[in-house]
Amino acid sequence: MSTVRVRIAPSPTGFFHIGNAKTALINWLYARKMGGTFILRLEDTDTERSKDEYSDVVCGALLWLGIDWDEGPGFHGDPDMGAYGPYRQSQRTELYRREVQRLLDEGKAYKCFCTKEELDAERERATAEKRPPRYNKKCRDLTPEQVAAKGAAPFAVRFRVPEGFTEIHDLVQGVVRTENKEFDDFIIVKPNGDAIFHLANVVDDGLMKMTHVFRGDDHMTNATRHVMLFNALGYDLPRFGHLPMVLDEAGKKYSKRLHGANVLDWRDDGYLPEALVNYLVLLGWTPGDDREVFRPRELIEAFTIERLGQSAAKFDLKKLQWLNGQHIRLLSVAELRARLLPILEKQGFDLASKPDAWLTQMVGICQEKIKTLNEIVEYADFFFVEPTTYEEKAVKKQWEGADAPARMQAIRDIFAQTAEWSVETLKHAYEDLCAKTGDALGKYIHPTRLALTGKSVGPGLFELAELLGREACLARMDRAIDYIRNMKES
RNA sequence: GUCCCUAUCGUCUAGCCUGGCCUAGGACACCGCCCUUUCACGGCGGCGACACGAGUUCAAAUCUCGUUGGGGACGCCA
Repeated sequence: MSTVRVRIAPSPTGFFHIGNAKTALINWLYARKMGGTFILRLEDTDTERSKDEYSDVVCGALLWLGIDWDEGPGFHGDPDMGAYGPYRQSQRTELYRREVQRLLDEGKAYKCFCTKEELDAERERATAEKRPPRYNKKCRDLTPEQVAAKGAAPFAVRFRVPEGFTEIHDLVQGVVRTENKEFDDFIIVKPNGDAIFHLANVVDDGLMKMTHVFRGDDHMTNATRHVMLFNALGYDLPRFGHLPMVLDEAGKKYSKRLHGANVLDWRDDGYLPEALVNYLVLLGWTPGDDREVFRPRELIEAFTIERLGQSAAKFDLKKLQWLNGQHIRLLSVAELRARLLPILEKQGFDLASKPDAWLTQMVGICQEKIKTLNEIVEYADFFFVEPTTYEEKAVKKQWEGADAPARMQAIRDIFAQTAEWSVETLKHAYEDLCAKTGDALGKYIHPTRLALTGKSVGPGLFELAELLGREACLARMDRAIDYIRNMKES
């Protein structure tokens, strides 16, 4: 096992954002590629967000994507996994308190007695005057006597930003140098004693011995604050890598309210996790050759941080759909079957009465055609429900001609008379018929498809007919012939 | 307002570090043709981009500077 230690630190809000998934993926890929350790940490400092069912959603999303972790919090009473716990920030408050006291003792942080109202007013004034909103450092240099005089007044703790500049050698963005004076003395502990994100994040990453931190580049400026904190606390600095964000199709920040922002939306829409994973990784990483379709295992094999891109990418549904189709075709029939059957079941179709081999065969003849799992419903419903309506346009084309009844009757005769009910014999019978009449095969195939499925598109006709069985086909032909007769009369 | 990041076909990108091989390659989408019982798959072809302006150089998509566009940060949120 290498020394690489990386993590994903979601805040359990009952929602797992697509951008978070990309971040998780990159970290996970790197850990797996390097034989390192991938850690799950729950950033639930905000007690509002620490509900159990919320973290279940986050973990569920991760697990659905196939992202597993080596260290992390225990669930449902299980103990934590790993030696650097606890892995929930809500259980690490004592650690934060201890580390902040150190900063206070060393003069690297100080107590601030300004009230929220004062600060808000100051910030508003600054914005109105088009000045950068900065803390006025009112409490920065209070003497011990002045502090003592405050008595039991509530205070926040601020980090004393040092002089000079901070340089980050970002694995993705390159060297980023910032003057420390661009930052004000930011708060690290609220008056109620809770640690602020920056503090908790750094203490956790430091104490958990993270070697690399890959995260969204919306944290780029935070990174400077974090580096200053790392140094103040005396922790080893991890390498940072700030990944470009995922934008929506319009090029805006992918809003939480948009369908698809939640990773599990894609599961519900019939996408394969391995396809989503493949797509997300391609949004900001390329293998360097022309390959685009990767199984998770192949992704791990090919992944390198050197080939990470640095500009934001728009989400493209069409490409995801294409990739999903590719992954559906990559599946074995048995695997696809396992994913499709629950969907058909949920639809209320009667699968129990179908033989095992039949179900497998049905899945097999649909595999080349569908782009999402959910499409199977629309694509194969006729196997379970006899069509009672017919596609209007197809009716016009296939059944309105004067010779339609005769052709339908000829087809019915084949169905009734053919010795063996199989793809081959059916096909030969159609071919023989066409040889006799001089018609093209389509003249008979399309009207048949319409009668059997109600649609103009679907799996290969003979394959579908074989699965439907002679009896059902005959019944559907009769119903169609009736339908055509009524059509002519009215 | 201040600071940071970013910029190649409609979209994702290769090429940029180590200028010439780039009349800029691939994929999705779109269009056409082929295969074919439909759709899909597959094959072939087409459309289509170096944001702009200076500079460096014999030579710039590639290096430098500026402009513009896009994104982000500036919380007692994470």
